Formats: sequence, C-alpha cells, structure tokens
Amino acid sequence: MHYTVNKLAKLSGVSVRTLHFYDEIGLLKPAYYGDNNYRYYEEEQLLMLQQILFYRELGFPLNEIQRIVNGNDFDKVEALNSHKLILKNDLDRTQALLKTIDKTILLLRGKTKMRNEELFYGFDSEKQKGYEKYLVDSGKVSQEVIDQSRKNVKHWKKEDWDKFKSDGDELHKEFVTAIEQKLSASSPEVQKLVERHYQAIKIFWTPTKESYVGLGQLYQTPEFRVFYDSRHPDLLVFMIEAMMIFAARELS
Amino acid sequence: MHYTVNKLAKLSGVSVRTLHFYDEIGLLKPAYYGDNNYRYYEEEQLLMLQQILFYRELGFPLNEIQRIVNGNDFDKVEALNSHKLILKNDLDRTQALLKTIDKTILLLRGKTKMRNEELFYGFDSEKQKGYEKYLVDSGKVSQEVIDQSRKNVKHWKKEDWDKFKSDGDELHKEFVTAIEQKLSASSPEVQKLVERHYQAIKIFWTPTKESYVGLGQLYQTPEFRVFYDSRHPDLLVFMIEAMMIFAARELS
DNA sequence: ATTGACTCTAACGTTACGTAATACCTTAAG
DNA sequence: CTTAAGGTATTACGTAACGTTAGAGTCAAT
Repeated sequence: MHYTVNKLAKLSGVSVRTLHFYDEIGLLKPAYYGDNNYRYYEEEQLLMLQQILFYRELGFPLNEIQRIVNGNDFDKVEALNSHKLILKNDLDRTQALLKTIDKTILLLRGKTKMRNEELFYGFDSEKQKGYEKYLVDSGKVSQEVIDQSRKNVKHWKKEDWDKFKSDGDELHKEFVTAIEQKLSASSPEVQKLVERHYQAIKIFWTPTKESYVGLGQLYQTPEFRVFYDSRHPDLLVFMIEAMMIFAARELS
Repeated sequence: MHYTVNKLAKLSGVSVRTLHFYDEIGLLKPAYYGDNNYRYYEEEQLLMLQQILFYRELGFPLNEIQRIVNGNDFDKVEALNSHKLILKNDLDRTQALLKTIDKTILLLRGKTKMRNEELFYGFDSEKQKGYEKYLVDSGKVSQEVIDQSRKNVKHWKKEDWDKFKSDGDELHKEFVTAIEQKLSASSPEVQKLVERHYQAIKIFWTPTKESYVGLGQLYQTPEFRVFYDSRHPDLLVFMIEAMMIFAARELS
C-alpha cells in the first residue's frame, strides 16, 4: 500500500505543502520517488508522521522533533519532562497576564465612573459595592482580583484613607520639588521617592517589573493627566522615567 | 530633554534595533531627526513607548497595538476583553497539553516496568501502588492524572479486568479479520471497530482528537510493536490509519 | 588628530509553513 | 483518442518581530 501526497495529507490532516516541506528539511522523506518524481509514502512513513504530529501538537519545534523521533524512549521522556517546565512557565505567565488585564480594565473603566481620588486612594464604600457587583456580574474582571485588593484594605478606617491620601499628596509634592531642583530621575533622592511610591502601591497588589511600569500606562489616560499636569507639567514624565529606572534596577 | 536611541533603549529595556524597527513600521517615530539623521525622542515618545510595551507584554501583535494606542479608552477596554478570551484559550490548551504529557510519560516509562497486558488492560494492584508512589514522589506526573484514571476503575473486580482484557483481544481479532477480508480502514465495518476501541479507551480518560490519534504514537514503541505484530504484521498500521480517519470524522 | 563609543542604512536569517505561478502527469469521460 | 479535471512538481515570495552582522559616517574626549 502506498500513499501519494494528497492521500497522506487527507489521512493525517496536514497540507500537501507541509509534506513537501518536511521532505525538504529531511524530517519526513517519502519511501521512494516515482519516475515522474512523485512522492510515494509507505506505512513506515505514516507511522513516523504520526509521531511527528504528536510532538508538534505539544509545541515542540521541528528540529527538536527530528531529534526526538530518532532517539530512544529515554530521550523522549527527557524531552517531555523538560517541555513540561516550559509549558508550566507559559501557564504561570498567562495567568499573570490575565490578572493584569483584569486590573487594567478595572482601572480603565473605573476612572470614567469615579473621581480620581476615589480610584487612586480608595473607594466610597457604598458606591464601591455596587460598582464591583456590576463588574463581576458583567464578567469584566474576576472576583479574585477584586477580593485581593479589597482584602488588603478591608480593615481601613477613614483615618487610614486620609493618611494614605495625604501621603500621596506629600509624595507628589516631593517629586515636584525634585524636578524644580533639577534632580535626575536616576538620582538616589528621586529613587527613594519611587521606592515609597512602590511601597504604597504594594498595599493593594504586589507589582511585578512589568506591571509596575505598566502603571505608567494608566497614568497617561486623560483623567489622570489632568491630575498630574496640574501639579507640574513635567511630573508625569518625570515619574514614569524614574519608575522605569527603579523597575530596571530593583525588580528582577 | 531629548533621548538618543541608546538612551531610550536603556531606559525602556528594548534594543536599539527595536526602536529602528518601530520607526520603520511607523509605530513609534522619533520627535525629530537631526542633521546627522540621528533619531531624537522626547517625553511624548517615552510615554508612547511605555504604552506600546504594556500591550506588547500582554501579547498583542504590533499592528493591533498601533490601533489600540491611537484609539480611545473604550477601544482599549474592548481590545483587552477580547484578548482575555484568547489568553483563556491558551490557558486551557496548555493545561490539556500538560495532562497529555503526563499521560504519555506515565505510559512511556510504565511500559519498561510492566508487562504489556498490565499496562494495557489494567494493573496488578500491589505493584501499581508502589509504582504510582514513585511517579508522584519523583514529580514525573501530577497526582491528578493518576487519580483520574484510577478513579474510573477503582471499583473494578477481577472479572471486570478479565472482561476488559478479553474484549480487547476480541477487538484485535476482528481488526485482523477485517485486514484479511481486505476491508478499507475507512469502511463502515472497520470504523465501527474503531468506535468500540474509542469507547474502551474512554473508560480511562476522554481523548481529544489529538490525544486519541496520539495513542498511535505509544503503540509504535518496541514493546507494543511486538504485541501488535504478533497478531498480524499489518495490524498496527491498519489500526492507526483507521483511528486517524475516525478522529478526522467523528471528533471535531 | 586619534580613539572609542555611538549612529546610520542595508540586507540577510529566523519558524513553519501559506499562497500563487507555471508546467508536467494521470485518469476517467466522451 | 482527445479532452478536461484534478493531482503533482518546482520555484519563490510573504509572514512577525526583530537579531545579527557589515560597512560607513558621527560625536566626545583626550
């Protein structure tokens, strides 16, 4: 029994081009070529293709597949085990990205409905509950993200919110002072300010390198720009530059 | 304050080449070019790059990023929401792949320690426990996979195993008969046999299109080949071809 | 003026094929 | 036997997002 490219392609679900390509790179050669230069495959090649597609499905690159299918069982188990680590990393990363998206949506949508201070420094508890309910019901963000950030401030009293708010104001003023003193964003003084900003953010959620710098993305939206620009025209850019430097240095 | 490519690159963590490239595709143009044709960036571009990197980190392709950053907040929320679906699919897929790998390792390693019949039709319960413990302790497979497959046969008595075994023998014999009658792998008769095989496998775990066809990958290992080839030299290839056809037709 | 660090453009390499374009071959029908 | 449909071949460009030379001009400091 022999298969032409089309037969084998339809049987296995790959395209004719793919078989041509696999022949070209030596991954799967036909059993023989006819006088017409046609490719003819036999059962042996069907079995080989079967294995190739299995590993391809798992996300192995073709050059590794070539090594694997020519190796013994031990090699295969080794490859599968190390591939597991890669996939687990993918998994973690994707989960982190989903959380970041949830947080960003929360903030992007939130700022159109709340005053900046509420968004930035905390929430009016009545409005907040209705708002969170809407977000969860509509599937915009996972309950987990809200729970996490709320858990951290659950016990806060009005004084805590006021302190947090005045601390923030104070921090921004010191940034402005630094700008006026023409300090560099990378200077130790400014970096200490960033450190304080980072710690303040941490109360709500622990930022990673990317998500911390990603905060700058939020600060650029119109409503926030108004807030920052009113303090000093260069405040936003200065803070973002300083945050970038901080992230590059401090956060792995 | 202006930044040269190098300055901006070091600040933001991207390469100079990337800035060149973003200029080339129009994603991020410098504020102006010097007489020397050098690229000079200003704060505005720093902010823009900041946004670009945020969305890049989330896995958006550059052409979409271009649309997004030039759009309004509503567009951004839309994009983030639809991107969530993609990421969730990735998540599910990756989790499925990890399970497939676990199962494959379980089988690839198992077959060197167990007789074919035990692996294929069930396990000697004493040897099995020690073996599973080893697998879990060494981190080779997740407890979940073992639990799942074991849960399904937990209540089985010796008669059940014997029946499963004799059913399998019977099935193989009918495949051999089909070969001798020169039936096609795609014929209704043979496809009914595959259906029975599929249902039998399902007792342990529900296969997807890929994982079912992936079974063929296992059957090709030496120990299994002996088993199949002893029944009929063409049995293995015939079954795999029939399984492929079945998967393409029946499993979305 | 020299040197080292930086910048530019141009162009090929990467992965795993998809998509023509052009030409030859095979098979079944008329 | 011719013809038309459909299968097959080779060649080669396109894709995404840059990395990596390579050659040549530029800037800053000694």
